[in-house]
Amino acid sequence: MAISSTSGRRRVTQADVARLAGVSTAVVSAILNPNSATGVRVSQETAERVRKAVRELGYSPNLVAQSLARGKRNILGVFTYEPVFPSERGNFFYPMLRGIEMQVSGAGYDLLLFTSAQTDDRPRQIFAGGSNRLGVADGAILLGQEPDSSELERLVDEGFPFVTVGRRHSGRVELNWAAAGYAEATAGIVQHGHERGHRRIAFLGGVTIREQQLDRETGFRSAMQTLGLDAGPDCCWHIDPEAMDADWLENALGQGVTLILAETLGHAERAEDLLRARGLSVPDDLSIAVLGTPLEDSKSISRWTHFEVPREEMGREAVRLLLAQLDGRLRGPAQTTLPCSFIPGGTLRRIDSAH
Amino acid sequence: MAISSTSGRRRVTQADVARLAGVSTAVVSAILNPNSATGVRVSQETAERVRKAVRELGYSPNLVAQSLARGKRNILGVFTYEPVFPSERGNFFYPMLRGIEMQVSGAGYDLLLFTSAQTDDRPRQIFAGGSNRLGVADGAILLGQEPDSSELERLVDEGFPFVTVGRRHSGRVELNWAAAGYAEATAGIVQHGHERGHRRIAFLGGVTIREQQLDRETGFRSAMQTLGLDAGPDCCWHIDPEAMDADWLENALGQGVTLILAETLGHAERAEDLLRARGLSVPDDLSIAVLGTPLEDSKSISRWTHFEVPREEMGREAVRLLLAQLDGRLRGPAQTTLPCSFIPGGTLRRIDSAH
DNA sequence: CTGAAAGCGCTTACAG
DNA sequence: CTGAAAGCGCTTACAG
Repeated sequence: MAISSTSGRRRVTQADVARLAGVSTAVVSAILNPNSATGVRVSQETAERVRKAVRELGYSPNLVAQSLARGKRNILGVFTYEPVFPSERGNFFYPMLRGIEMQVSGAGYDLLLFTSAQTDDRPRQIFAGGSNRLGVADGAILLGQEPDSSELERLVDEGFPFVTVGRRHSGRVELNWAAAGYAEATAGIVQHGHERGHRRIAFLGGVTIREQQLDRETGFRSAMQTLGLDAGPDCCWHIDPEAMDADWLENALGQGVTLILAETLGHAERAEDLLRARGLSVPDDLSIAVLGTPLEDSKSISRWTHFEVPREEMGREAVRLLLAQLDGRLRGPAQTTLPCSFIPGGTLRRIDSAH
Repeated sequence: MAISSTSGRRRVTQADVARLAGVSTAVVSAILNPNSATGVRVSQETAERVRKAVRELGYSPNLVAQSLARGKRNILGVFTYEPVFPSERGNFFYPMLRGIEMQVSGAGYDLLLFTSAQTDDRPRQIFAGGSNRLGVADGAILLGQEPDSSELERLVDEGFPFVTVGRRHSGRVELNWAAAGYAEATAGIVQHGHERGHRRIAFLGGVTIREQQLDRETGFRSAMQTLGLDAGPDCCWHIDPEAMDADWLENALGQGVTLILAETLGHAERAEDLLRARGLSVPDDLSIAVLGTPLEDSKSISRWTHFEVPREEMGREAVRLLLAQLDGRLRGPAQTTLPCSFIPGGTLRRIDSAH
């Protein structure tokens, strides 16, 4: 026996309304869903009698039953591997969530946040306990970095419609995403530096390399090549900020590098600290640009030459793509790259291109 | 005919698994829900055969169908009358949402944000279009101010379980809430002022009076009475900051008021501006305390004597109350008042109590 | 230990 | 214009 969620009194059902109005449930259904393309046509009188019964009984349809019957839920899932609302301050997902809400509201969908997938402090799993919890939703938006792409592949195998915010790659299946144009934006900064006289430009990134990081480096290399600049094997460092030391700086300066493109603000700040320790400064002795915007600390980035990631717009676009897929308007892989906006800042200066 | 959400291939159902494994759906169900108190017991072999079929077909249960059959959805609704994620900066609901997520995660519930209720720019409605959209959830948390209490009353009439964050009152029905102890906190500040020599203490609030505002004033009046202070008809202003002018200040100072309890930071700052215009200052010429924390601007409040509203804890407690109701652990009205914490600040100074 | 069947509350062809 | 019935995909007493 099913337990009514309304502990106590049994909920009023369509059948109750039908009985009171002296009609069949089909008629009640047709009156309550006037735009459904059912053949049913009802007289004014009957309609009014039904509506009266609805009012008297305080009936409101069971949406779960509607979902099951219609095969449509009007729910969009939002899945994050970490908590959606992390700390008091650092508000990782906020811009994306804001974009998602803006775009989804008015489209007649509710947003389901998968908080139940949380097991202790470990990252959440989509397929925890064997069943795909996302299945309550018609489709889902995925935020944040996943541990590996196997869950995404399994989702695709199941035919479950979803879009990630940020580019994701799988060797086996096609994924849908709304991503930032890291490659283009990075290439743009290379170009910008070149116009200001820089010839020895280096890329400084972390050890962990995902799609995002790869895009930056790809953009860097292709721009260097286009400009006919030397992008030899030594022009790209893969090192985390903590590991950067005086030797690293020595090496960089020794190579004659004049402009560093730092993957994160952490890299840039660390480089500046090391320069200061040698009595040097940014941008007088070395220009530095940051390839993005930190998620948390939006204050300290402002003085740096960098580009802004359109996080809100990525959220909106992800919803657009997902809805288009659910509508059937879009069949194949849906992939959008959104432009980042360049922020001049003051850490990249013009130099004499004594080449 | 129902349209499969997976446009294209039909989704694998329990029946497919049963067929492949050569058992009935009841057996599949029992194996997949081992802790359900069904009489069904299955042999190791059969169980393995079923699990193999599940794997082969890539089956995952349809949660909507489970919900309908069980009468339980494992979804908690979160309803706000305004957008959940308002502006880039001002993050109204963030602390509460954070509390809600913290408490709900691990309890095995997902969080449903009712974004579909949005109609243009008007405030959202629970009963938009006749049906109670909240019904997809087992119960709901309501955030923010509602236009009127009629929707809440109708929800209660329907027997739908919900808890508001913030005290709500209806003359007709009992409501459940997790609220801040505005009355107690306000009384505490009166007491604090009294200990520092203040005798003429005034209350300065807005024109709109809801439960929250009422609680502050109640706390003020009762504390004044307890201390034997004069809380006559003139001790409470109901005026919005914009309407406060030089005449208002004249009147206040003329009454010999030494301490003002301002409902909002807006009131306090306006009062200070008016004082400055007369060459006076806070707290030298007048002490002012603020009865709460602004939702947005958490920076500028810090210098003021005020109390902090435990928004995160209110979110957590609302979830606790709701879950307790859903469990049946709690039957009657669930109402919790949470203490606010006093922040001394520097705008309330000790004076000679030349009474 | 297993199966057939009813039921959760709707929607929707299909007959009258 | 209206009604009886099947079906959405599960769960769960109830018989064997």
